[in-house]
Formats: sequence, structure tokens, C-alpha cells
Amino acid sequence: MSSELLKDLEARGLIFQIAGEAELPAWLDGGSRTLYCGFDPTADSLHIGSLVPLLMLRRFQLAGHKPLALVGGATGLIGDPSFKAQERQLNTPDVVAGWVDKIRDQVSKFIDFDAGEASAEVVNNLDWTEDVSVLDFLRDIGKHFSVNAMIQKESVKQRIEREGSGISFTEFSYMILQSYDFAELNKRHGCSLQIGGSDQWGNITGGIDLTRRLHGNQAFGLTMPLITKSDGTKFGKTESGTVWLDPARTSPYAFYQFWLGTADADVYNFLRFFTFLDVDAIAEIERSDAERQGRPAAQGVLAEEVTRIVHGDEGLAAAVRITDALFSGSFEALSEDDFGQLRQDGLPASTVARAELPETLTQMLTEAGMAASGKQVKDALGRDAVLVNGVAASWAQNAAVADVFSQDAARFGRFYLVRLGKKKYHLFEMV
RNA sequence: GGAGGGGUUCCCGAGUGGCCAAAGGGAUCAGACUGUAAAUCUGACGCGAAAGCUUCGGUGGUUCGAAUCCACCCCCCUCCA
Repeated sequence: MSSELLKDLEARGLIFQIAGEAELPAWLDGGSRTLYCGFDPTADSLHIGSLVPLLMLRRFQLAGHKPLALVGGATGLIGDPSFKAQERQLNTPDVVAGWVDKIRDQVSKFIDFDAGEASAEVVNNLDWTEDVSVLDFLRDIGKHFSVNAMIQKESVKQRIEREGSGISFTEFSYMILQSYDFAELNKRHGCSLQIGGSDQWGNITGGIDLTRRLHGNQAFGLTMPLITKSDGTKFGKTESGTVWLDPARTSPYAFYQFWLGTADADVYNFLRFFTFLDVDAIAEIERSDAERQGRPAAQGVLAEEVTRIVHGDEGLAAAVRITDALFSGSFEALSEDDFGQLRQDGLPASTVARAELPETLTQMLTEAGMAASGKQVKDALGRDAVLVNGVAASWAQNAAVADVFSQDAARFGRFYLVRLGKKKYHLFEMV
């Protein structure tokens, strides 16, 4: 490999497989190249699983190449079967179309549209597929695919071989659609490199083959490793579920907290995967962390960098503001305006009418989403793990909601910051 | 079509008439220890503040009493054709 970019990616551990490995470095070094990565709309937001490919597009752009972010308005209607255990439920066209709009806006934040010849573009595969007739598709595209080869792909093998699972013709065709995308982008934009997660290998090589057959052009593929955690649990999940990129789904504060909680064993890898920090700088952080006692600095750096990339300076500031208020000492220092700000910044909060207080604390905290059931609240109350404005509430006070949330206990006459356990906070505003 | 084995609480998986809201493990939540980490230990873990209410594929039935027995139905797996 001679390409500086590839060396850096290699050092970061971001390369899983390369198709056309021998020629790729020289090709990349030969000028500004065009590459693409697809994002299917399977929800109204991407989650952090898409972060690595999104940042990858940006890495290529920073190295002078032109990234195309493909939003799968067409493929999203079909559903990618790759390594999925079961057939998926189809979403209606209007729902998918709505998601496409959201995803388009979202991916746009990660790439630069004003970078000269390396300026990014967003494309939608529905544009070149919706008017293709079935007969044209079967004759012009389908003819280039061997079913014999397709059923050999690892990504669909279990669906074909395992009894009781099965795969519909619809999902089986997905690979052809995605391959057609690559060939089409090659024709339209001179795009000759597709990147994606390691599960996309089969789809990518399919597109490389089709590009050669249809247009006689050589194309490349690069996949990134699946992000795993040292403890074996799935990356990207928290107690409250998936970590989304949309601030309306996962607040910048929750997002920041997610990264702050990264295990020591993963944090340096994550810095390489999810930030643009130089690998040497990351190694330096690792070294100085190893020398110090106690808490490493790496998680803080990671949380700060990734939150800034995804939510910008304002989102980061909001996240840090809440974190400082809640975790570094006295929330008593918060001003009246600060409380309102916390709520704006994404701290979970709710407004309760003093006249309509629930009968019990268990009810109140469960309804606020702080716990899954009254039993959990009961357990926490019994262990002094519920603090209302810093004062522990007891199980004996369960039915005495009005006492716990008394006027005297309020901050500025209406705010109650409730903590359950070590990390769960909820702001109640009494009206 | 034939033969056999299954469907149990979020997941895996015991349980074959009362002691079963149902063993054990995992996940999850809380506590201790810590660094808002990991590991470990402790407690909780169907819902409910409680009284109590609702579960063991579905529907009926037997019984004082069923996840457990019977009938029918639905679904899954293995082997044979």
C-alpha cells in the first residue's frame, strides 16, 4: 500500500476487506476519485452504527476524494437480507419516502458540499430505479447475475440453507438492486469505489462485477469491521435502547453520556474509529492514561469529539452543561434560568400540576420513565437511591408524594431534580 | 402423506395434578466497592402502594384444585415418502 489514506485507515483498524487491493492505492493516489456509501431508510434516523461509514466518507473527502452519500429510497423499499435471520416487514412507500428526507438531511451534516472537485453529493437510488420496467430490469440487469453465484453468498446462505427461515424473492433481489446502484453511479458519476460495513461485502462485490460487465470498468470495494465491545455485548445499545443520531431521539446529553461510559478496554479503539484525532495523538492519550492513577482522560475526549461531530458545538455545550450540573458537585449552584436551560438541553423532564400529583412515588417516577416498574422504584427507595433535590426519599414516604415534593423542598418554587440510582436524572417542574 | 420431538415469564431453559408467579443461567434495575469504568459481592426482577389481579401456543373439558390430565385447533423442528 502506498496511499497515505489507506495507511491511516489501516492504523485505525478501519479496514476489514478490500476488493482490488493491489490496484487501489495507486488509483487513489492518481487523483480525486469518487466513492459512495449507501444508507437505507429503515427508520426516520440513522443510529450510531452508521457513524463509522459516515465518518469514512468524510475521511476520504479530507484526503481529496469526492463522496457520494446514497440514500436508499429504492432499496429501503425492499430490505437488505444480508446476515438477517428473518424476513423483514415491508414499510409502505410513503413512510419510506418520509424517512428518505430525514436521512438525507442527516447524512448531509457529515460531508462537505463545498469542497471544490471533492464536493459531496447526496443521491437517491429511487431516481434511477423507479422508471425501469420489470422486463428491462430482468433482461438488462438480471441477465448478468448467476443465481448459482448468488446463493453462494455468505450473507444469504443461512437464509437459504436453514430450515424454517427462508427468503423471499423480494429480499433475494436486493443484491441485484444494490449492484445496479454501483454500476449506475459508475456511469453517472464515475464512481468506482463503494464502502460499507463488513456485512455489505457480498453486495459490494456484486456491484463490482456488474460494473465490469455493463461498462467494462474496474471498480473497488472496501469494507469496515463490525464494531464490537470487549465484553461481548452489542455496541450501540444502552438501557434505554438504541443510540440515535437524531437529537430528537437521543439528546446530545444522552449521546455524550453514552460515549463517556465507554469501557477502558474499548475507548482507545473507539477514538480511532469515531474521531478524526491523529493516531499518534490517540496513542499519546493512551500512554498518559496508563501512567496516571484513577480515571482515564480518554472517555472525556471521545465523548467530546464525537458529540461535536454529530451535534456540533452547541450540542456539545448543552451536553457538557448538563453533565457538569449533575455530576460535578452542587446542583444548588444552578440558577433559575439554568433549570430551564437543562430542560432545553435535553435533560429528561416533565411538568406536573401540583393539584394532580400521583398517589405514590412509584407511580410518579414510573410514569416519568425513570424506571420500568414500581418494583424498581420500591427497590431504589429502600436503598436510599432516590434523591429529590439532593434529599433521599424513603419507601415509607411512598404514599406521601406531597411531602416529598413539598413547596419548601422546591428550587425556585417549582423545580425538583430527581435522581434514581447513580445516573438517571429527571427534572420535574411543578405548576 | 407417515413417524417422532417441541411451543413455559425479555432470552435460554427446568418443571408433568396442590408446597408454582413457576428451578437455574443470561439480560436488566438497585446497593457495596470504584473512576458516572471493568471485575466481584448483595438484593430485586409478571402487574399493583396494598388488597389483589393476570401468566406457562389457542379454545373447550375433567378436577375441590391444572403449566402439568383429556379433546380439538394453530405453529415449529427432525427423520422418512
